[in-house]
Amino acid sequence: MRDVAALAGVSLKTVSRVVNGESGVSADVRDRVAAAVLRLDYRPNLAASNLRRTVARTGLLGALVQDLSNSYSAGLLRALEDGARPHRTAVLAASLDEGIERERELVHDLVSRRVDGLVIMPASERQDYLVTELRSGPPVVFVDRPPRGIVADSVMVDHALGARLAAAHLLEQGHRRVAGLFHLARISTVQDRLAGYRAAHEALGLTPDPGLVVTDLSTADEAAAAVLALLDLADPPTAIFAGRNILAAGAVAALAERGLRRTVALVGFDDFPLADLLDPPLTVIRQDVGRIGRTAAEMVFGRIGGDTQTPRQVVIEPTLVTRGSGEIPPPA
Amino acid sequence: MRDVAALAGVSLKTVSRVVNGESGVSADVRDRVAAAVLRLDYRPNLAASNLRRTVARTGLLGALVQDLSNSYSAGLLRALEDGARPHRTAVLAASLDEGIERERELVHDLVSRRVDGLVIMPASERQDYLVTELRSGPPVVFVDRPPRGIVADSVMVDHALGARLAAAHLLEQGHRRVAGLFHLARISTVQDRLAGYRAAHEALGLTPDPGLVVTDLSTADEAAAAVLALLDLADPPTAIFAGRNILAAGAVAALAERGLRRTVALVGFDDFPLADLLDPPLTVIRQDVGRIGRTAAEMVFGRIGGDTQTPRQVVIEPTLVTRGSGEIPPPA
DNA sequence: GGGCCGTCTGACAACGATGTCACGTTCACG
DNA sequence: CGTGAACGTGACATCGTTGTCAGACGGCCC
Repeated sequence: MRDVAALAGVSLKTVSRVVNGESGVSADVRDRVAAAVLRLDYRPNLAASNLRRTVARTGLLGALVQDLSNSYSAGLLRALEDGARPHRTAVLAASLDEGIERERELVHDLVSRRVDGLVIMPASERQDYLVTELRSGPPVVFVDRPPRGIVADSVMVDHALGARLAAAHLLEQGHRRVAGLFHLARISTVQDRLAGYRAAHEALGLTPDPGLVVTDLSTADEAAAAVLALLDLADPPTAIFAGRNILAAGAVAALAERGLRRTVALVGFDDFPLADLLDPPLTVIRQDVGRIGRTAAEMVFGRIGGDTQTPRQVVIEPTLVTRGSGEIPPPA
Repeated sequence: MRDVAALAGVSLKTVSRVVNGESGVSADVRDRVAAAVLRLDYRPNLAASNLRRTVARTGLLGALVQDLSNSYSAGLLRALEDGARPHRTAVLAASLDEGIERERELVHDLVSRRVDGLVIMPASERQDYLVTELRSGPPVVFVDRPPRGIVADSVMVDHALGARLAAAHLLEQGHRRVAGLFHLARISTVQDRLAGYRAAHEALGLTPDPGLVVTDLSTADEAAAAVLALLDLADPPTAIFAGRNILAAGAVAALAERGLRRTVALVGFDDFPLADLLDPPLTVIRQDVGRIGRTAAEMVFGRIGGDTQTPRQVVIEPTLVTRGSGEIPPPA
């Protein structure tokens, strides 16, 4: 900047004025400065600029998601990016991999970097630690999972409703042995999905067989192994509810191995690319990830803009997308 | 920081020393400062710190990919994140959507933010503009597509080889009418894939029918429409090579619509989740995206660390993954 | 007891930019 | 022709931190 000022024969402040398009600079001077900027490839240092500015915005949005390579997280991130762009804000993204300590470290790091806002899909069960972290820190919006131990904005689908829709759909067709595959039981949304699965049974005066419920499944392989074990039962399930996208993938693989893809009904939670091209096409509970991301972005930028309403919990209704795999009837 | 210093009864510099774990601070003072830091929830301002430091690192890696929600980009991003973490570096990610102007803007923005390094999957055909941008800017590594008009490191698969493997695989089984679906013809890697597709034909003394080659397909829907049109030809293709992951998805959908999934052979470029669960499972050319990302991260951090070797072009060999869809024989 | 050294600490400038304010011109007006 | 407002510009302090250097202090040696 000093060099630009020297080359243009003006003061630092005037260079600043031109670079920031402030008024009150004569056309002549503006041109001279612009020429010098081009000639020297001058790029303002955003960090220094933000340091000095009164309304200090780093133009950074922190996004902590479960796993960047997972289609759900990736879709969410993309929606956040689109929501951030109009605000001239870039997205700092990181994966938590369900790591609680990692969540803490990453939040700390992002706060130190003075992000303007934070969108987080928490791995931890409680986020009390955020209270101090955020006392004078950036606004936070929770997605996919609700905040615990702290009051904050959140956007998520009704997990219990989604699971209930899925299980009810299978039960309505006459299935009475509906297996349930779930992710880590310690996660609140997993508990919600489990509750929804049970509620669907109870609404019909039924009780799910505990032997058909498997929790703490993290990978497709684990889900496949669980399904194979279930199929080996004396009284195997005639339908399966997979409480997470990759668990549905594992279930499909297991059913394929036994040649039962057209025999055992399957409904998954979370849509994913190509689900409609499977054979039979996969019936799923869809969460509108784009809408979730856009809503989260709106909320966080609202807070950044000074919105001080009491925190809102936005709940988005999931929908059942019937494609075939969930409409296989039980054996006569 | 001033408050911490006051509370601990020491100078600013001493707080700095304690926070940065510098030696030469008595245990007593260190404890007092640490207590004050905790009490006041003090967080060092990374931007200010980097501004002053001699070896200024922002701890930011810029990653410009085609589309964050695409499984290929997402997988790459994840690998970059993993490669960046040991260097205490966070990833600033953005989507280009094949937008040339957008690429320019985003690069400019990232340079202004003083990222330590840049990994870019370029949308533009030539990157001359980067020469000035990077004269005293961060090191850049290109992924997936080669740099043009600028000398820089790059990591990518051999696109021509991949396409050749795919087309040769189909031709070897006796197919003589192998359609080719391709993305934007202006993109160099698309040209490479086209060349590979042609080379496979020429190796057998054949010439691909221009009527079976469709370029400038961007979406699954466009690919599906193209395939339907091809199937309506008087002499339709007996096999299809889809030069990009979502084009394969479109092709599958079109074949499904005509009930030809087990009749027309199909090989895709780029693997994706669930490709093995399709019926028939999809035969693809796989690029090891994790390896590409890790290699790119290694290269960019090498440069950041002061490596000044002449730029390297790392080429990773794609592999043919046979699963079924590509092994359908031509009609007798 | 004087000199020297090592240890610990603080004062000050600097990183690259912007907010504040005051100064010098120009020009319309009475 | 004097006055004052409007305009254009620059000097200086400042943002939150770290590099440099100097000084205070205690202990050791001769």
